[in-house]
Amino acid sequence: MINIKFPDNSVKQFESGVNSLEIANSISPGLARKIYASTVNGDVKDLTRPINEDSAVIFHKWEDKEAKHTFWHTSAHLMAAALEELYPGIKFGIGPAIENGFYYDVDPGDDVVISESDLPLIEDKMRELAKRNNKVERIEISKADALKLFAEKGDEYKTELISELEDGTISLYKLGNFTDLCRGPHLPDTEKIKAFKLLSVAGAYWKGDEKRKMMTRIYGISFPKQKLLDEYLAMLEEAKKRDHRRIGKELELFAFSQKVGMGLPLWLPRGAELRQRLIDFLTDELKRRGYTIVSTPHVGNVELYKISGHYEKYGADSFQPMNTPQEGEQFMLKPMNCPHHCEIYNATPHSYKDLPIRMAEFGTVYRYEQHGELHGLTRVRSFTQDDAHHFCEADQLKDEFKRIIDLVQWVFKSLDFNEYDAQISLRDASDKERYIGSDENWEKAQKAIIEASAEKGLDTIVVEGEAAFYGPKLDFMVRDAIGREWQLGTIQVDYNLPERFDMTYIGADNQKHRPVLIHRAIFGSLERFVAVLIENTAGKFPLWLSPDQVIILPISEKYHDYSKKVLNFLNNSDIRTLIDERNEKIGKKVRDNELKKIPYLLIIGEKEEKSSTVSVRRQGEGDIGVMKLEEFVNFIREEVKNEIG
RNA sequence: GCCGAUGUAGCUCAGCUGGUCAGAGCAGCUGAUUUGUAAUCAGCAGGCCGGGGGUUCGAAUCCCUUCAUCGGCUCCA
Repeated sequence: MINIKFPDNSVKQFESGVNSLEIANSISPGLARKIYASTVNGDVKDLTRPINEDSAVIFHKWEDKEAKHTFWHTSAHLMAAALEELYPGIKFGIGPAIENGFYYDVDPGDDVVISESDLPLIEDKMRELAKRNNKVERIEISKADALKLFAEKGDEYKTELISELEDGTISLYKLGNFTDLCRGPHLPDTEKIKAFKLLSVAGAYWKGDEKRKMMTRIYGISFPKQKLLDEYLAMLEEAKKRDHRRIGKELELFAFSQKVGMGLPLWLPRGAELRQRLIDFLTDELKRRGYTIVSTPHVGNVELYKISGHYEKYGADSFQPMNTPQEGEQFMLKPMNCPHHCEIYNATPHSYKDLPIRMAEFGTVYRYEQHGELHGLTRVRSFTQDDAHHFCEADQLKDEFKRIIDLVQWVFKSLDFNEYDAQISLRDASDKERYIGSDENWEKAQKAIIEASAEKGLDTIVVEGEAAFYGPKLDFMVRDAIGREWQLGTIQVDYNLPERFDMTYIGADNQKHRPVLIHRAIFGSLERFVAVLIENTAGKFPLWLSPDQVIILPISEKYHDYSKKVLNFLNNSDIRTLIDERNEKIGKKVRDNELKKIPYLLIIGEKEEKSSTVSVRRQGEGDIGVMKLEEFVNFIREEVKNEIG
């Protein structure tokens, strides 16, 4: 007999060799029906894996990511089984579960193309196989046998994978006639996979290596109930409506032109206004926080980027150098502002008393991104960074980091922007050669970042080996409407450029010292930030530009026209002038008292409320109430009167 | 750059296997209507069917090529 301990710390006894499914069944058949995997002593296992020793067992229902993971992994195998029947001779790469669903990388042979129009057929075959209620069997074999098995099948991908595994760790899973190399865990059978949809086909390099063969990746998702699938698909549809590319077009915020060139955004009047507001909003705050504003040209001599090292590393991927009438002289569109800012630093001598120097610029940069990479406003070839560089002493690093984190938090909070992840990227300690800068400095900087984040109450993920070669960093990431992750703000320590540009300051000891450089952006780029801002707020608020604040129009298609009418109404009312007057009058006071200059957010009636009213909320204070447009105008009038007396 | 798909009026799209196939709705314009929950009625205007080349008596429809876009991969200072 063995003891099985449950999450509530109760213990029950079972025969050795019992499996999780049997244990669950002994508690209640209802429970057994609802679980998809179990964690046994910390490892996620198949429900049918025998347990032979005293163990702690946790059952995973659909809500748990372990359950979904297992479910989708088995779904991937089901799809592979269907593919093997439909495409004889097809070879398989890897087929994991992902955050939402699963995929399988396959090689159907050189002359065979699987395209999206083939997906329904594959789904039919999957349905057919699922109905047969195939059991999923786990088989453990030796490395030699496994190699032999897949070599006979002629599957070079699997044999390559196996040859990298250690002997004794090899398990196969058999589903019907389909046997796959797999660590598991899996569902006991395919009966529970009731609803699935294959979503898309894409190319993917074998092992993610550009130089290796491109396989066909098929994405899908599955659920234990049709209703869940329907809801998921409906959610995807809704998400598509929030896509900033769609909203940007509909609301005439920005456009692209083939004639101007791909990836070069054109800001339409309304979008440009939004963009300018963001610049003004941030600039005001930067001045308050001890930044100086600088400005640098859009081109630079190629030599500049050779000194900075950017030319060597990124020159081939940039807009290529342009020649001038002067023989032998070449310029480049600036791919980053840093070298320019370094030269601003070097333009004047510095004492330790001047540090830290915080130099900010809304600098437009140009990068020749790969054709296939361009994506709306989130990945473009010309964009404006809200860039800044802090030059400081090593001991000031932590304090500067805290200041920057504080600024990021302030900006995001002010814009009602709550969902982001913060990631700290450290160097790979086992491969120190890859990085520039002394051991001591790296340790100091990494410690400073981690401590600063903790002290600012920032939840961070720490990832080793992701640091840039020139220093560790802290990035702020967000997801777009379709779930893709984008980097916005970034704070990076740099030991490289101060060396390359031979930057110095005179210390208290009257000796020359090397300053530390911190690169930093809050929005990342205005383009990307606007994109993410649109997608984050769309659906919640209508998008529009209020006199003094970003306002979001409702995304539900039905209301677009209505929103435009509201917009016109307000534009034609005297609100704009009123608020301008207000800001004019209290402008100086505001600055001194640090009063926030963020008046009103308008939310135009959402789906259910079929009304021509608007609900009004004041930023940071919540709802003020629902009112008609005329009332809203009067309300603002009163507010402004009270405020400016 | 790589794999797959798409490209028809400002927008969303219909035009199947080549021969009234240049269409619809919304937006726009003109006029009427003034009716409280975006969408009253009538009329008008809008497109070299992404660009180039080819097959054919004939192509939006088939083929090639190029550009752009979409979904991924790779990349991402």
